[in-house]
Amino acid sequence: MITLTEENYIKAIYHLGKQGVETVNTNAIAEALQTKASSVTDMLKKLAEKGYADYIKYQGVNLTLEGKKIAIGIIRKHRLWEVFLVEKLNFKWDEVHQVAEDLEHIKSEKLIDQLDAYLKHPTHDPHGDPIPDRDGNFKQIEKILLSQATLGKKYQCVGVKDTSSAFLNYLDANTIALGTEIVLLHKEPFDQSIKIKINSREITVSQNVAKNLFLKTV
Amino acid sequence: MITLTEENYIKAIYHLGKQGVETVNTNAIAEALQTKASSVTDMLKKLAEKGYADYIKYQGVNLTLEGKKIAIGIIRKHRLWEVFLVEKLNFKWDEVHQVAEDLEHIKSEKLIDQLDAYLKHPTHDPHGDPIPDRDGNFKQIEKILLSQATLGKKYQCVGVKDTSSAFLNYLDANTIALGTEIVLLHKEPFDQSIKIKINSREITVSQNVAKNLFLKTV
DNA sequence: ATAAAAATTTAGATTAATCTAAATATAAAT
DNA sequence: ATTTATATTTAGATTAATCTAAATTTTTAT
Ligand SMILES: [Mn+2]
Ligand SMILES: [Mn+2]
Ligand SMILES: [Mn+2]
Ligand SMILES: [Mn+2]
Repeated sequence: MITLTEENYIKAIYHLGKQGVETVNTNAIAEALQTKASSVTDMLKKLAEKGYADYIKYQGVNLTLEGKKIAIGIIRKHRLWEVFLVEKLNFKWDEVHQVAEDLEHIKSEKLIDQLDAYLKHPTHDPHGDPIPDRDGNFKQIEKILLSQATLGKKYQCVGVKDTSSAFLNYLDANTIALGTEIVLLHKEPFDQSIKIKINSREITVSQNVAKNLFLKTV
Repeated sequence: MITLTEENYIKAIYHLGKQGVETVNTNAIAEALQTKASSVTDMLKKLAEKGYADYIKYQGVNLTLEGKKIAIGIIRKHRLWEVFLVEKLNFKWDEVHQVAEDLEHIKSEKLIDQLDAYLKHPTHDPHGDPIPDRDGNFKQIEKILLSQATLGKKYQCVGVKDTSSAFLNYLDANTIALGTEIVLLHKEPFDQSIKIKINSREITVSQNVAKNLFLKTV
């Protein structure tokens, strides 16, 4: 039996070690979960004992294969619920995270498989993140940050890095949504701000925005 | 802040004291929640301290107005989720209880209100139990048990008392569903078994069945 | 190479929920 | 009115998750 708290730690470790390859350190987990480093240490011992993680004192932690499978299962549930909330229950894309954080822990194979089918097997969540299938497989779309895009090229918006309400509301206000086409017009060397054309309208966005918007070439 | 465990106790107390009028005793709660009487005593003290229940040592417990409001809120969520599972996710009526038991604890006003709207404000769950509205109001339909029905009269099946898979599967096998019309043909004095006509078919059901099927006159 | 700083772990407590076994109170039976 | 049985509570432990403060290890800077 795995507890809700263990699940949250496993998911955090997975996210911090991109795709579960890098070693994750204690403070990063504490920061991510808004808890104290000493609590993290305790939990890492437990996760190691239960076979979900490889942990070496003072050296950091890695998920085992089993740990990764669990993480991906939780992420699958989280993102499917997010799709449900937006598509069926009229949530905005900045309102779903909190609720999905709880719904992701509901344990029922049938529930999640039926939900997946009901939503027509979506491949991405409302923020453009990929949804693993039943077997844990998912393909990360080839995407780059707006800040790394090349001048003159045409792109399509496919995801966000920052999922805070502040950022998502900014995008809403500027009619930037997933699927929106963007042409990179100018990069200002002084402050790295970027002028783009969206929906036949020209706007300038800050470096901060450019570093949190994912694009794909089109 | 109210914990998941406290919510389960409050709901159990509510259900045991029909509509929250009768005094509920420790052992009944322990039985309902599959726990030990000593654990219940501890929790009753806490619920009383938090203002959710009135509790007198050795005398039993009652929910306060606030406690009842909480109980009804949880029941509303439980039953709405049950409707969702059956109507949208193809669950059978004997499969929903376990999952709803967890979903009922998800805390989000918007979630439950939107779910309610999405389901078109259902008034009854898949077992015929009434769903409280936002304000906690619900009208108990006038219903009697098949065992108390009168000979020759025509009824409609409107609910079940026992919600076990065994019983629900029995009803499925005999094509008895909510809405099904039933005519009472004969009551056998020997074993209280009852002969009924359903869907132009005559069958005999045991007293046990008759005591768990709710009907309304039609 | 040493000292200072930062990261991490340990020690010792706390809170929530649970349990077993013993004590006490209430209810039922003689 | 006692005794017996049943119900309930208390006492004392346990497990999960967390915290603060102190100790230790690792990293960085001089
Ligand atoms: Mn979570
Ligand atoms: Mn998301
Ligand atoms: Mn529950
Ligand atoms: Mn029900």
